Amino acid sequence: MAGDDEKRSVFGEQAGSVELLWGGRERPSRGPKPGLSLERITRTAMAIADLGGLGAVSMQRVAGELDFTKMSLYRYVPGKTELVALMVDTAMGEPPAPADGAAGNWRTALRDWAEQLAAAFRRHPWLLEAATGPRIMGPNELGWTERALAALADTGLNGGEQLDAVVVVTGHIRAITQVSASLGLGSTQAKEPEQVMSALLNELLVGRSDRFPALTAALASAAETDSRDQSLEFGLERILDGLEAYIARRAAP
Amino acid sequence: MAGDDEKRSVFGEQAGSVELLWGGRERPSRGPKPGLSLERITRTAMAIADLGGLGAVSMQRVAGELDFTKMSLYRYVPGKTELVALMVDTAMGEPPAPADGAAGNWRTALRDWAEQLAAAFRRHPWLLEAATGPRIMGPNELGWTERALAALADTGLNGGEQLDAVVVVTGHIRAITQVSASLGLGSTQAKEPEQVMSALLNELLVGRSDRFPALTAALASAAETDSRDQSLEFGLERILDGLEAYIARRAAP
DNA sequence: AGAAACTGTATCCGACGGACACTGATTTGT
DNA sequence: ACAAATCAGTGTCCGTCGGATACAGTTTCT
Repeated sequence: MAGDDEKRSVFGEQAGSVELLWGGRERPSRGPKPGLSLERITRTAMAIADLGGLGAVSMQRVAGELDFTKMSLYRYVPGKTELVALMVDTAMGEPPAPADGAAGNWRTALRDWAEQLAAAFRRHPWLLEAATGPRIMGPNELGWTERALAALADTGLNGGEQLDAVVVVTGHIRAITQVSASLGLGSTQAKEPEQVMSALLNELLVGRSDRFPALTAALASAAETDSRDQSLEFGLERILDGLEAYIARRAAP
Repeated sequence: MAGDDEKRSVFGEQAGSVELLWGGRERPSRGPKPGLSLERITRTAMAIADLGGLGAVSMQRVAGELDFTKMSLYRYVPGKTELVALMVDTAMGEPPAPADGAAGNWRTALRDWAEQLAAAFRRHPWLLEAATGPRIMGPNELGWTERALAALADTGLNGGEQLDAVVVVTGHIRAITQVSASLGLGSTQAKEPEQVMSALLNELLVGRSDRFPALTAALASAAETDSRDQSLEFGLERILDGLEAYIARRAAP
């Protein structure tokens, strides 16, 4: 079939991911029935990643959890990268339904979307690591950006600006959740990540406050103020403010 | 010395990084003279990463490039993670001097800072991968955030807000450069990364435009408009707009 | 009754980060 | 002057990783 050749030429090495994520490979009629399934493998790998991070996911480990040999997995998945791609798209899940009250209001729709995205990242912290860089997106992931773009469709932004706006928002969500996330893998999980972070920073700054005066002052001021946890909200609102101003400036004559 | 114990207790496993990045380990008096230096090792590793990405950096490779054995590197560096930390701080380099015309103008100072940061990421694309997540920051990296905070010191933002603002900006720079960067490692480097990206996306969307109408429309609109490359600027200006509005709102009675 | 197609396994490979024991060079204290 | 202490670099070994390949057993089609 010509389509396969075309796919292979356009997608290059990532044709496997495309087929796995998008193409519904039909069960062959001959041969023994498979004892595993893509779904089971993916779920198992996700469970491992949820507990021990992406680094804990190895073919051996996944197969062992399923009481199979490592190599049996390669009957279902071309390689580990493709498995991770599957994990990512599954972990993202169906894009969230647009909130009821958000109809016609791009700002609350986008804010809602961003918070749902942050929630997904918090559910599966390894997503930050796994869904990084440009890769082949699965249906779910593409559905997420579809939702965000749909919220911006009637704002007067052109296509490129809409895409840029989504990039800004996701970039912020990623940056924020990254700080809070991977610290959870540290030894004791007892303290809040923010506290650990500032504790380490403060320790570094001891005796060096003259070299980093602004940092020292900012940390001291932040320590006085009430508990910081509004980083996500603060940045998000600033971005939305900036978008709103731009949109308004455009709409006006 | 009590300080060492304290360091070890606070920094945990990352004490090695701290000592390497911050503490100036004095040369021991006894024993043969070292044939290598931290600096030479780091530079070599960086050169390898610049050419082949972070994945190409292995102890074997670095040592081979220096005509030494793999294990000899462990006389200078506790482990690979610490070496990468050194690479990161060296690659970041001295924080850029504040631009001349930017004195007293936080907006242009911060914009300038952000573009310098993007330039650093473009110089060493592996920084995106290596300087990810919360880790021990070196003097240079800390100097960068010091500069950014210094630009925001007189804005009326409190310490937490200043930190949040820096996080938003860096998050955006990272998000933008990430898209443009790791595609360069792809096969032919001939096309622009943006073009490759949209080509793949368009291929995926063929026959599925009904499922992703907003995306299809946005991509079509973006293709009409002039070449996209303003993603960095667009998002950055939106963020700065949002910050400016917030600052103004605060300053007003 | 084959032959073809398929699943799962066993074995092997190269590369990785790192532990450990060792040789040889250099400095210090006696 | 000499021995003990200290340190640089090497060689060897281990466990783990992703993956290629060859093969045995199973199911279906002709």
